[in-house]
Amino acid sequence: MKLATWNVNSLGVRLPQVLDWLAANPVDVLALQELKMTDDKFPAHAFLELDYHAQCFGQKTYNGVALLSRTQPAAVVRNIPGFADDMARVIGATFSFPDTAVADVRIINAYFPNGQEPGSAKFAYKMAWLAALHQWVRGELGMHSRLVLMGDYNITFDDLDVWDPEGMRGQIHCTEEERQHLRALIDLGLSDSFRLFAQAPQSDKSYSWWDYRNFAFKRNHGLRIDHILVSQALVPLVRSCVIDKAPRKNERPSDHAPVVLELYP
DNA sequence: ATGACGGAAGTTTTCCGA
Repeated sequence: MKLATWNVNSLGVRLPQVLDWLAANPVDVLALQELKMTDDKFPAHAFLELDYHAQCFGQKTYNGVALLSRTQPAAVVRNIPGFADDMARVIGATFSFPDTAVADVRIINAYFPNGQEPGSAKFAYKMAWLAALHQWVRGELGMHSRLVLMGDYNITFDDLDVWDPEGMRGQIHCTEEERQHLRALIDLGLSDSFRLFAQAPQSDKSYSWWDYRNFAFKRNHGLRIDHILVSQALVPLVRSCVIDKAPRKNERPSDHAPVVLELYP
């Protein structure tokens, strides 16, 4: 059983790549971020042709998230309940996987705010959003022992997730305040599935995002900011978590790569 | 100090992302 997350940086532009990737990687659930389109433009028919149901939460120009899945989900929620937000950043739902022993998994797909710069109004919004997410996920975990929180977090855990830790120290995605919020999510009883596996010492550092500029992908100048966190009940089921760099090598790629979680059935 | 690159809106330039 496989779940994946991918910030596509405009589904309008990236739809052919998403369809190609899904055909080659028929995951059970795919969480998309940065659709940059309203719901009336969402290409549900194209996904239906590949036998995927779609739940979307779109917005003009910015943000927008969706959940594609083999099975029809229940209890779909859009954005963080009780947190007033103009932006479409969160979609969650409950899934069962009839071909496996895994049932009633609560899956939350989130596009965390960027935050722009410490001290800015956008950074303050990011902090408030993170606090609201934490409170909500705490409650969700109380109701759903099997929970996955995945998406574009726009936060690195530590130096291992950063190509230039010294140069980026204290910068956006790398501040102590952001990382405290990320660790607070971990402290609710979630694990970073990618870090359940030791990275080979001789291998390059692993990232999920590379700037379009300065040949950053070719030079592996990136950040690991797309994460799949799983609740403790799911940890024993985690078989692998890998970042698929192949789509980043396409013509006109997204700046993010998909992250894929495999669970034992 | 700024821009690089890419997307969107919408019109020749701006905002935003990370």
